[in-house]
Amino acid sequence: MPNNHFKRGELYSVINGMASTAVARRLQKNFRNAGLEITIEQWSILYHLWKEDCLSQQELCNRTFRDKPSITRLIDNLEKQLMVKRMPSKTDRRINMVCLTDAAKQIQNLTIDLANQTMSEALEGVKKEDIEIVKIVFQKVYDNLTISI
Amino acid sequence: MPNNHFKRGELYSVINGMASTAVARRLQKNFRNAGLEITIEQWSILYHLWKEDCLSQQELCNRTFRDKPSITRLIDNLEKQLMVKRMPSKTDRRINMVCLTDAAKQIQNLTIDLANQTMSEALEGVKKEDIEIVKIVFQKVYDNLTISI
DNA sequence: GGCATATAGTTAGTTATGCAACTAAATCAA
DNA sequence: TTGATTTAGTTGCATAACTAACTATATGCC
Repeated sequence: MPNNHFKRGELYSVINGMASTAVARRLQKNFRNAGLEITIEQWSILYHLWKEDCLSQQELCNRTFRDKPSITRLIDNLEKQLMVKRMPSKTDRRINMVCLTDAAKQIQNLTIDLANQTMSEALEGVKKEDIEIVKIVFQKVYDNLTISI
Repeated sequence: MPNNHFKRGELYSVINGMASTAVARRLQKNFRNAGLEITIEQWSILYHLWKEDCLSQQELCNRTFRDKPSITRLIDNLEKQLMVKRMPSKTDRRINMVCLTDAAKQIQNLTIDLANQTMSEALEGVKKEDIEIVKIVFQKVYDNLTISI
């Protein structure tokens, strides 16, 4: 049985490429079974904030490949659930910095473990080299489509 | 420059695995630019009906990996746009057969050309063998996650 | 035949996405 | 300094997704 455990940095790009497919739904289900009232979309925002806290909404757009209205509303919902807080930037009053709350920090390890488990389950029997190829292909596709706007 | 033209049967599974990513958005944009008022989700239903006309909603669920309410509403919208028609099955009154209208048949070639073009653009510089690997990995992931319910 | 169960599809409620149009603040140029 | 343009974020509208609860028909067992 191959070892498909991912380092954290590697994990997100794989899930992201399969967004809204079986993997995402399974991860969502595993969150719910663990008593977590959080969607994978919300989780993907938290994931980037755990890597680097207090990002602007625009920066979250860039890192998650979403448009601005999507981020606005995801942050609205995360704020309602007290997972993040909007802090006005001191140097540029147009900018909201999105920062984690303690509640969000507390679920970090649990959710990342669940994500790792889900990925292992999903990728059972898939060779590590093949996963590398999938990631490279996705990156190439994104590059092809975003350069030529 | 590698030849990334796909046979029709191969094409869908690639797009499907990248659903709701850059490829899907680009294809959507190309539909709009060509004057087609159709979403990629609706197109994915038509795609299966072009392969085999008059499928039950349940069969469309299976083939598109969607749940039943999603299909109900996609068919609702496609029926409003006069692209498909629900025909009650003669042998089982629970079943709706979903059949193409002439309007849908008329856009088949145009939309499939646009999809082929979009895929070529997206996959420029990606090796054919690597695309095969992506497809195999996706299939394995789906199998891993759907067998163990 | 009659009741339990399974299957096909719909409806309601919540979240998410895309687009277009908007406000407010910052920047740049005359 | 003022006026045009750019940038950050929000709002409104339509489509789509998932879950849970529902209706209607079919099937299977006694």
